[in-house]
Amino acid sequence: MSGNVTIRDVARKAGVSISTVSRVINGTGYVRESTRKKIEDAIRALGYSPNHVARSLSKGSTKIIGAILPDISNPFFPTLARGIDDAVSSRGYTLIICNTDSDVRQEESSVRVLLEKRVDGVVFVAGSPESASLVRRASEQVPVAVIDREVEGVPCDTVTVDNFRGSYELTRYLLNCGHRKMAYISGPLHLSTSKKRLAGFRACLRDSGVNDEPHVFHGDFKYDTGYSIAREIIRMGLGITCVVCANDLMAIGAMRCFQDLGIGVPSQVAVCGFDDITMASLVRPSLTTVAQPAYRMGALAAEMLLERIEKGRDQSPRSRVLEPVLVIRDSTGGGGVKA
Amino acid sequence: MSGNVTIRDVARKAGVSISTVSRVINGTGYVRESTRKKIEDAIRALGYSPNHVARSLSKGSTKIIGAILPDISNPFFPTLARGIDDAVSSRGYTLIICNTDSDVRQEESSVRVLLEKRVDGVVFVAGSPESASLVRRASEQVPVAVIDREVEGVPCDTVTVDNFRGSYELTRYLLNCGHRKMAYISGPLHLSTSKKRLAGFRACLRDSGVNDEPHVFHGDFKYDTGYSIAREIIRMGLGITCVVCANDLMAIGAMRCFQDLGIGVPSQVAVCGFDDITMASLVRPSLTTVAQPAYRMGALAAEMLLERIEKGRDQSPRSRVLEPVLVIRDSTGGGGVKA
DNA sequence: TTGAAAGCGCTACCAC
DNA sequence: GTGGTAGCGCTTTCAA
Repeated sequence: MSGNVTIRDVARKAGVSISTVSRVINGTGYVRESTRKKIEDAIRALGYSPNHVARSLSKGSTKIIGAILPDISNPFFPTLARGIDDAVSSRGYTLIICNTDSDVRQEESSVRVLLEKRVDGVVFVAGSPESASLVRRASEQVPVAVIDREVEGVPCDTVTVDNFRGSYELTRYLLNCGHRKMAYISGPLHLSTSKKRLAGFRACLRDSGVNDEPHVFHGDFKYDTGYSIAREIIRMGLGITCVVCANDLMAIGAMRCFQDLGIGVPSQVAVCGFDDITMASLVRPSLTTVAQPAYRMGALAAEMLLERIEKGRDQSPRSRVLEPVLVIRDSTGGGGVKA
Repeated sequence: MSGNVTIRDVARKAGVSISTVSRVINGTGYVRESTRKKIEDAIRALGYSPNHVARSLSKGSTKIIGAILPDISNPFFPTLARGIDDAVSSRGYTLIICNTDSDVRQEESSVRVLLEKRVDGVVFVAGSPESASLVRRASEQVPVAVIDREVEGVPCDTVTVDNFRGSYELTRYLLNCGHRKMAYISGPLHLSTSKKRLAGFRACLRDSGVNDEPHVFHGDFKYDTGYSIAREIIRMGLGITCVVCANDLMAIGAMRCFQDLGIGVPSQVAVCGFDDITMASLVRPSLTTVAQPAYRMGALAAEMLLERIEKGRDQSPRSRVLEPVLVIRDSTGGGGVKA
């Protein structure tokens, strides 16, 4: 029945005042050794568990961090989430994760709930075009760190990966392999990540003096979409030798489609992705991709957030850009030179 | 600055009492329409956000559910977690997820933190041999629902899958395919799931009058372990025609090993798993496995938990056993008859 | 080194 | 219909 045991019961049992019990629980202030012992015994005897709700109310801090992200069951996010969780846990905070399915209404309600719960800070992975206003709303109340997808016009700590460069280098590698007729399957273009990856791809073609105009298809990061766009690409008979996808899931979908159609990967069409989710190395052929340090992104963002929470909110926002890494595997032929 | 706006400020601004404001916020009791309007205007004007910490303290309920599970970044759990989250969210609750890496010490600290945070209930996926005492400790304070892995001696709601039967039917299918020399790679045997899967496998062999003693290897559900045990199996030269793994991750590891050694799957060795994680259908050859309804397990457990929270804790614990589904794919030859 | 008491913001009971 | 007020369990001055 330790559930309803309060600090008051402990005080009574130990024959001291509430204040003194509070002191030993929090290790704050001086307490005579013998008193401390008595209190600790009482705590054990009663099975006392401090009520953090009461503590939060009185201290004005919950030691809870909220994370708003598209979908924990989507391969890229669990690793990111684990990075966040490990970072906050090790500093004595607890994490609440909200799934939004990249839908504004769910983002809206997540922000509202987290704010009502008085979380000490929020980590935000924007999913919808209207996310910016929600990030702003949240950041008016508590420190906010934005991960992965940049949000314009709202000053807060940001951790991203250099999507432009990752895409650029991947493309250079593909050109070195001799590909000229390429198709690109993009993500939702309202996301900064999608835009930058596409921009990096285009820039590299341009810089390399490739005149063949790439065929750009509009996707949504989903496996099924990769599959169906790949079929569309074949149907159009464009003579494509390489399909560049804005993420791994679509790439794997595309690869699967080609295989189902009896088209060899990479012998007839090369395919590559972006993210380097676990699956990328496990599918056959293994997927050439651009690796994002998901765990580190989460951990880093959480650390920046906690620092801001504990050291004050006034410093100007910092922005960290991590470097992605080109991972060459079998889906692009295995040959070629890493430029 | 809505952060520090309290119900008191709203009351003052609207020219009414705190009680009345509380009534309109909670939609409880009678309030004159014009009064309600005044209050709602004041709330909007001040950007008031109700403080759930204070509400929790006063109501004795936080509307927070805790989930304790091994590792959110491991393929099986995100789906399960999403099931839990959707179920609790739709009922107005918020979810806190704690990762334990199947380590007792982390389970212990998770239980302590959740109890201190005064969550209204806990969903527990046991990971270590000592989990039972923690489940008990938690269940002394709040309702607990156990998922996936049974915990003995602690009466609480439980959602599992019929692991014995899933394994049994898988094995029957393999026997029908003609396999006689089989190896089994188990999970940690302190987990009920591992035990039952192995038991189902053995029982089927026995019931079918197969005399060839299967070779049982002790694994830990990890990809790398599947890989190295597979290598060991080959090294031993046992003439195995089929490797049955206690989960998909080990199966994919084993498959990968065989492929690296130039051993054809399924032409020379068949491989199968358990779980049906997303990857299972995406690897080549696609993996024959036993599908667990992870999302439903999570959602169902959460619903049972919420019902117990809201309808009282005295009813005797219920136990739901979901049926797994045999999914025949290419890694076992594609042929054969689903018995 | 210890105790008393005023909050923290809200709910809910009791009056009016 | 509406207001007053006693808690909820803890932290944190301020005194002693």
